[in-house]
Amino acid sequence: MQREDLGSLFGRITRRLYLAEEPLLRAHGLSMWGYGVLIHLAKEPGTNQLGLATAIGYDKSRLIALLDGLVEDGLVVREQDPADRRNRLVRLTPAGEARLVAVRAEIRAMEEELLGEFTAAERRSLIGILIRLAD
Amino acid sequence: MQREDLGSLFGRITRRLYLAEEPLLRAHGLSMWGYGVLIHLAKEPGTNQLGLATAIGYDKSRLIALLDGLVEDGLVVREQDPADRRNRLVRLTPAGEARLVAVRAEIRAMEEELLGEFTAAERRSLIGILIRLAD
DNA sequence: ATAGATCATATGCAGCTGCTTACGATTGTT
DNA sequence: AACAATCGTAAGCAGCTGCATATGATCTAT
Repeated sequence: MQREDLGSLFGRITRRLYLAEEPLLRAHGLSMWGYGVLIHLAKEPGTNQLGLATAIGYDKSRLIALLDGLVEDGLVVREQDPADRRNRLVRLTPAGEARLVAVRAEIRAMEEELLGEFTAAERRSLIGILIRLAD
Repeated sequence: MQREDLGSLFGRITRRLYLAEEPLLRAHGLSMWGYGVLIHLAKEPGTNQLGLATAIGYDKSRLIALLDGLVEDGLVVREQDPADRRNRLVRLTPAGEARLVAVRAEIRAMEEELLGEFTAAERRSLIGILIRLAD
């Protein structure tokens, strides 16, 4: 009874982060899911669509329309997989990379402000624990 | 670029906690929102419904049906506010308190298991930072 | 060569969400 | 006494979600 549940704490913080991030993304014409796609493609270029959907935790049916929008905006392209023509490999365009860099910089700045009151040691401790918990 | 976004880390951990909590709650006939109501009423007995809705971040229109279910299960009661008869003050019944204690114990056990790999100092640091971030 | 599995795609359904409007009962203000 | 504001309640709407099903193209296994 001495402290709040972890689920409640994490939920509140996640919601707070979402509310801070969403306007930044929207200003760059990105949804949260679209941003997740760009991030994943930066790490793993040329993922097929099913792998992309499971990697970001999105429904594979819904992913098609999401990718259609990103393609229309010129941020990603679908390529035939020469090794297996059933696959469509998704890649960032130069415009997609640029968009990701720009948006991520703003999000990092927002996060830094949020973490402003903590010492460097506290931040390192927090990040390390979060990464271990997220697996 | 060296680490993941905070939003992504917190989002993944929140989702993981939700997936672990939801079956425990369901086994006790509670939804996540219902659990939130019980928690808040334990801290602040006799909240009116509008205050309850804003406190747990739920829509005031939807709260009615949620409370109907909790009343039907005998976990909470609605009382007329003698000072202002427009208000309905919501309180836990003894059964509601017992349900909360039982469920919370299981959730705490699950959280302890999740934190099992961390030292006591790491846990203290984490909880302290989370509480400050959640405000 | 045939059968079964896999991928991208399209579509529909049910459930939850926030948001809005409306209404009766009650309170506070003028 | 009359009017405006607040609370609980009800209902509807649009958007998003996961889930399920179906289909055509392609690959793999037998």
